[in-house]
Amino acid sequence: MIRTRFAPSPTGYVHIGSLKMALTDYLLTKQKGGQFILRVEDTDQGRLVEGAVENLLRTLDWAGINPDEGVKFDANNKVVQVGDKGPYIQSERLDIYHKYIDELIEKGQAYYCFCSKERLDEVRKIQELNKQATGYDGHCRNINLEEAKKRIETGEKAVVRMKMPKEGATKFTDLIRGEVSFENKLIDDQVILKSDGFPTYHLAVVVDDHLMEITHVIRGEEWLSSTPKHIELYKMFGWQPPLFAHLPLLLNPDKSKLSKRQGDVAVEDYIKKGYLPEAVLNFVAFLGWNPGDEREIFSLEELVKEFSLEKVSKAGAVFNLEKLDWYNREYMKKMDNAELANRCSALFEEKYSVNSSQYSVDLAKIVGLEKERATTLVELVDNVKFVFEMGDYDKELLVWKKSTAEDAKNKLTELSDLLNTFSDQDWNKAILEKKIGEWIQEKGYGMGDVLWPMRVALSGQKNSPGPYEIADVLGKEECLLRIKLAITKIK
RNA sequence: GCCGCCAUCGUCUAACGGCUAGGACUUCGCCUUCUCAAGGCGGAAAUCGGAGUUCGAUUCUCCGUGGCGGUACCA
Repeated sequence: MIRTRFAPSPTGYVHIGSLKMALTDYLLTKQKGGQFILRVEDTDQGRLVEGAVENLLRTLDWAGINPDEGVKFDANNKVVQVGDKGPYIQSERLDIYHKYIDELIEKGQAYYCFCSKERLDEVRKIQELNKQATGYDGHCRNINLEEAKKRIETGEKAVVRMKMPKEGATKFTDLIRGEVSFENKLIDDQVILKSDGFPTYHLAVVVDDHLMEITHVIRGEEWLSSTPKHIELYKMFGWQPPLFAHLPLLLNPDKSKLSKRQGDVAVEDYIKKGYLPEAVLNFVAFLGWNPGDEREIFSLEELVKEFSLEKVSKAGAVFNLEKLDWYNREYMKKMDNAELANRCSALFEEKYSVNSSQYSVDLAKIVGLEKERATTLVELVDNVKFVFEMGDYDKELLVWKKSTAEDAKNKLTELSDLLNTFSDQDWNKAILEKKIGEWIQEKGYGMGDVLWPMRVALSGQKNSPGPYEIADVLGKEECLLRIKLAITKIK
């Protein structure tokens, strides 16, 4: 039974890289029938953001990767904690951390440090000057415990540091990178308890992962070099460390770690822009992984079935928006019109005040008009604007190639007469196409001479879906109205 | 600076020592066509460098080089 956890800090938004980690956790656990746990890591009190947890859960829900245990929504979308290994919010676990920190202090594996920020800066500066590895110099490492306790009783501020061994090396096997080794003497005596009484990430993550019986720690490569500290803590406590997998980082186009400065990194940004969760997940999963053959389109279920850490590449991957766009277009094209309309319903309501429940059948048709032309849902809804409100278009547009305005007017008038003879039952794309096509042939007109002005009359746009599709969506009455309008425009 | 990780088309990647180095995105050309898309066909585009090991290296080893990450009382 495997247990994984997604353990973000509630900073207000979900980084797209975090989503990739959460997805990987999810895929692995679902594949092996384990539990996926959500833990909130809020040990940095200075970075708390109101409503961040709700937002986090909403985003995961959008993606369809909901936790089995830990912090989650209940049936009414209220944030609750589920599971017998809680609490799952670190700020509610302070007494637990203190207990374990005290244990290390008593065993002599951690110590109080009274060094000021100024002294630490000074030490670092000198080390840099001498081209040495930077790190804590162990100034307080050998202060006798009795004395340290006395100093604290008198009100002196202190932090607690772990006592890294000075000899040997810490080795561990990363599921993606294989064996990794660090020399102990170069590893810092990491602060594990801050002066505000909160533990640092390093201590909290080890204690929690152990107590919550996490089997696989999946996180970004930025954690690779602090892993030996964690391994050492496991050793100090006498615990079995979990398996580690450090995933390659998502990169900016300039290959630096994906950052806010160079574009959108929040999943919420992509939701807002109208990307489908299917596309985002598929895209993100394929950054640094592929099934080994040439398939590219994978549903979440298929990913669960086929994903494997062994096939994850070691190098970072540039977050390439163009490929994301392609995925989104693919999923939009493939998607059933009714479903697609459903995904757009909020946008329709917002943009055109169209009530989705009332118009759902029509919305499906409308969405079908532009789904092969749009990259995102937002773009799709924008593109069908002409269905709801005709723009004020240039009459020049009604003229096809070298035909004249007079030509266009005559063709539209004749077409209008023809369309008048259509019964409402006959008013659909296939019959319109057949009958109008035959009529054009009989008359010996050029296709474009009729279809171009017809299309522009119906859409008001230079570029648009085909005239038959638009006519089908608009209905007979509206079409005749628009054509009449176009004719009056010409003269 | 120090430590670690990494290295195939512009980008995402395939090729578990052996083929004209394959696919996708992007881009370009052609076909289709009332426009724009979509679709179909085709083109351009890569093994960081140098030594080894080997009959043979994209693949294994070493050294360079480059990129990235870490180096906080942030995660």
